[in-house]
Amino acid sequence: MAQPHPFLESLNAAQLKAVLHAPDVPLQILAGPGSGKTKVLTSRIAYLILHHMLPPSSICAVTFTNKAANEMRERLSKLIGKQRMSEVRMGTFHALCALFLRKFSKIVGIQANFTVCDAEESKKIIAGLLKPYKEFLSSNDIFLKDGTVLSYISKAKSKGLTATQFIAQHCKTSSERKSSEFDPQNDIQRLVGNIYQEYEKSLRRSNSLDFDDLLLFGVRLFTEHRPATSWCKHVLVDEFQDTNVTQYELLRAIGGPTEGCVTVVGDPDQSIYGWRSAEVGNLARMRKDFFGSEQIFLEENYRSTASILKASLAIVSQDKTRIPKTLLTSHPAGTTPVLRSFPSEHAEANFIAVEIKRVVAYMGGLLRWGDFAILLRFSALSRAIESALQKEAIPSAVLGGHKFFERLEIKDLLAYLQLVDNPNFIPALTRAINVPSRGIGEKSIMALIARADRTNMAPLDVIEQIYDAKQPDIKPAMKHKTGPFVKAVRVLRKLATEGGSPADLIRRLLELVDYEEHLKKTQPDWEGRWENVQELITFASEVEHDMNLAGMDPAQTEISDTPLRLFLQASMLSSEGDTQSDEDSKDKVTISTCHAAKGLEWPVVIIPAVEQGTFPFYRTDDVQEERRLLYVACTRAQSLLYLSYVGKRKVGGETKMKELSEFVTEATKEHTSIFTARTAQLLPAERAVVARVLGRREASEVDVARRVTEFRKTARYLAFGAEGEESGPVEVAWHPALALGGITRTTTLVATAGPARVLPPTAGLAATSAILARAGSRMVPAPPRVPTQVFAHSKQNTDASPLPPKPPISDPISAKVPAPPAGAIKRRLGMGRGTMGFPNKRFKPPTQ
DNA sequence: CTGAGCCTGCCACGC
DNA sequence: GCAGGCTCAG
Repeated sequence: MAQPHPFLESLNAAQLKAVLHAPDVPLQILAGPGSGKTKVLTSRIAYLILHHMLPPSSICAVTFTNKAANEMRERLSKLIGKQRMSEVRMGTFHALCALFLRKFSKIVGIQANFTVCDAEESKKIIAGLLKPYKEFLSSNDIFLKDGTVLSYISKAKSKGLTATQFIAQHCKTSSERKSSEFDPQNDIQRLVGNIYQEYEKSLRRSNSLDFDDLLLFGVRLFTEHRPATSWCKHVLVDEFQDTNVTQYELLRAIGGPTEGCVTVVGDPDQSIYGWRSAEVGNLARMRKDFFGSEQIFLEENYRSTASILKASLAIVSQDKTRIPKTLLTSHPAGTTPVLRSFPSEHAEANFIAVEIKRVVAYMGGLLRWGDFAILLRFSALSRAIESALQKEAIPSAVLGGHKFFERLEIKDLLAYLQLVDNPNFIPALTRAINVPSRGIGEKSIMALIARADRTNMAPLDVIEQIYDAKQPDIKPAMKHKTGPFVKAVRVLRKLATEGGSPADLIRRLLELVDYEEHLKKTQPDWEGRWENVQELITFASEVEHDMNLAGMDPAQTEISDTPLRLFLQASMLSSEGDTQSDEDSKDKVTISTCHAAKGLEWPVVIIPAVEQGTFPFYRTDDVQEERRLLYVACTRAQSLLYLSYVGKRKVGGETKMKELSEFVTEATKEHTSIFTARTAQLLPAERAVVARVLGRREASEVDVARRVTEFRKTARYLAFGAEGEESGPVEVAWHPALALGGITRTTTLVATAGPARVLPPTAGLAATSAILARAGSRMVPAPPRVPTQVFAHSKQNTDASPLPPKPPISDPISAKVPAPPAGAIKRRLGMGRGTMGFPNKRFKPPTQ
């Protein structure tokens, strides 16, 4: 058959079925990791437009993150062109709601210039509301943190509960209460309920919506107001397993009127957001609510090698409550995933850094820094790793760490602009009024807000009137103090109403308040912060650019959508990842949380801290979700996968003993050979598989040889093995015999040959060198470069007491087993031939 | 009201 | 191992 749509030709049977599936039969695509779900989604959208002739603007595609939306835009524009792509309504649930709430604000009783309140501001509002109760709480020995209260409220909102409903559902009525005695459980719930109520009032007072409100008001708008949804002829939702109740209601509200033209994509195995009220049950619920729903399974994985897939499945399938699902691949087995243990997080980090260097060298140009990702359970784990990478001069970028838009300097500037757009937004007022410091403290601000409440004015208007001497009973000092602030706001507002670009507004603001000077005065690290300010200007000009691209039709451009407002909204609804330009992150090792890695892939993935207490996280309430999280992390890897854990880790200033995660021990009990302690030798055959899986050209032997030689020269390496036997850095215990090679206890010791060999502490110098000689090895001092702190023992070098021998670390499973007896060690040391396969070639130390 | 300096408590995920 | 909160002096 002549194919009018060539893009269909690259799809497999299941993918094609999903793309061609009748538009008006509700569809669930259950797509395992790497099964090409984005390809299917974009192809289906393209098919709806090109074959079924739906106007692009009648299609609504919802993603979970801006990053996912951007990727979809990119791919879609290749299929249908930039113009049509830009007309498709695509974005996160939050952005979609915000767009229509601006347009139809009156319908739900808000003003079009509402400000999105972020979590930090919400927290501050809660803190203020909680203050009056503090004494009461502490007198009853209760510690209620603002963050806790906020998360209660957010959970209630995610389920669509109003404050009144929350109280009705969680609290006893007065008649149900047997006595007036303090009833902790009940009374705390009631307190939270009350604060919820006050919090809502406070948000409305500030003409503001928090993230949950965007969804809730969206549901109200879309269910109550037909014109808000009549444009929509087909809804597609990505990552459906991570939607919460309110988001499900949104799907019903927008998708309901389309009479079944609904497509969702999800994978229960990748549901990792239960903690923020995601409901996997939405998949089952949809099948009931959308009559005649059909399911299509995508089970062919195109991303990973067979051995990575096998290990990942072995982990996730230990969840006995899971619905069994398969995942197939046509890729070769490839290199067996590596599982390693280390004495400390420093040793672990050091291994990671050196191993990355080694892999890059041995791949001879096939892989670069940008092909590596280190995926962490939480971002605080990155500390040791970042410094180890830095020490090895490996460029890295943290993804989803401290959010760009949560930085102090960014929030300061945004506060001014928010205020210009929305004079009622109190969080911005309290922040901006004292930047730079103007001597207007908490007391004055409270009085000001009270005055605004009394006179039913916007707080900013009150301040302006104070400056204009239109408010009664004001001390002259106050008028004086508000001067520069009011002047700045007025200049900006004038500029904004004249249609000044957000970037210009920021530049002007910097001048008006002399912000650079303020940073220098108040921040010791002002230089970096000033760079962030510049980056904000860049972001602002990119938003303008995007808007121009969007080429909105006249009917949808409203007076309310000022450039400033669109910029502010983009700032509030975007995450750091969106601001990182491609070139910026291209050749850097990515450090990311496992959560933020969802939907992404890298040739090499390294997962440190696979330990009890971290995986699963010690205070989780869903162990299975933690397991799935590890599964998600593992399945990000295309060619090489590393897991590691340590014996002890410093967490929050406290050193804790650690052991391997139950997820791995359980999986390896059943599947004994899914992991190996030996890092790959990266021989030509392995390189070929890597190249094939990635669809890249293999590096030439010459390039490999050149880079390996270079690597040996520059790496701070202690080679214990025979030449050509390097199979990854392993940490080696310091031993008196090492003095032979001029090695002090502060030297980083990294052996390159196979599993670690432990020198018997009783062996004398002569015996040790004999052993090494027999193995064809020699000891060499690591080149004295940076005074190193990396080695775990380095801290003890001032300690006069002899070092305890370290346990062998080659066996990933039985790290707790005590060091083997001398005989066993001898056998390990007497490697030379046989099991270890070391040829008895003479080792040449790296020349310098 | 500000700013220095101490101290506590934090350790997740993101729109 | 650091950030933000708190206290206290100016």
